[in-house]
Amino acid sequence: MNSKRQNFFNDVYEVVRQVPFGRVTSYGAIAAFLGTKGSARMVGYAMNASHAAVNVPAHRVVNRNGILTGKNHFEDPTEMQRLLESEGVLVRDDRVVDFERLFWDPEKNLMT
DNA sequence: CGACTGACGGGGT
DNA sequence: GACCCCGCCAGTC
Repeated sequence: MNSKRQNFFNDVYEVVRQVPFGRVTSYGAIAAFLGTKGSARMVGYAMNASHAAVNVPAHRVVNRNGILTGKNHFEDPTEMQRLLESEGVLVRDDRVVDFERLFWDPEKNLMT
């Protein structure tokens, strides 16, 4: 049952795990990479369940504007920003500074 | 079963 | 550029 969904969730985690230290990506980029471009929301939904998975740096996934939209889903709203800044990613006003420069596109860097 | 809700994004106004 | 609407689809009520 729901094997596709399970695969999708797993694929999302796998991609997120490939995001390099100090870099960030977006929900839409991951969705596009997995071939479900229109379902960026599902990526976020998958992240919501990522608490079960290990080694999934959910804090490196932001929305297309580089905004930390998921920060409220961490134990503390400040956790996401704190984790990012701990790896050199500056956050200003809930947004990744120099987002376009730090953006890591799975389609360009992870061709599997 | 229908309506609502999102860690989203693109397109139109 | 702010704002609104629609598609996406799993989960909840």
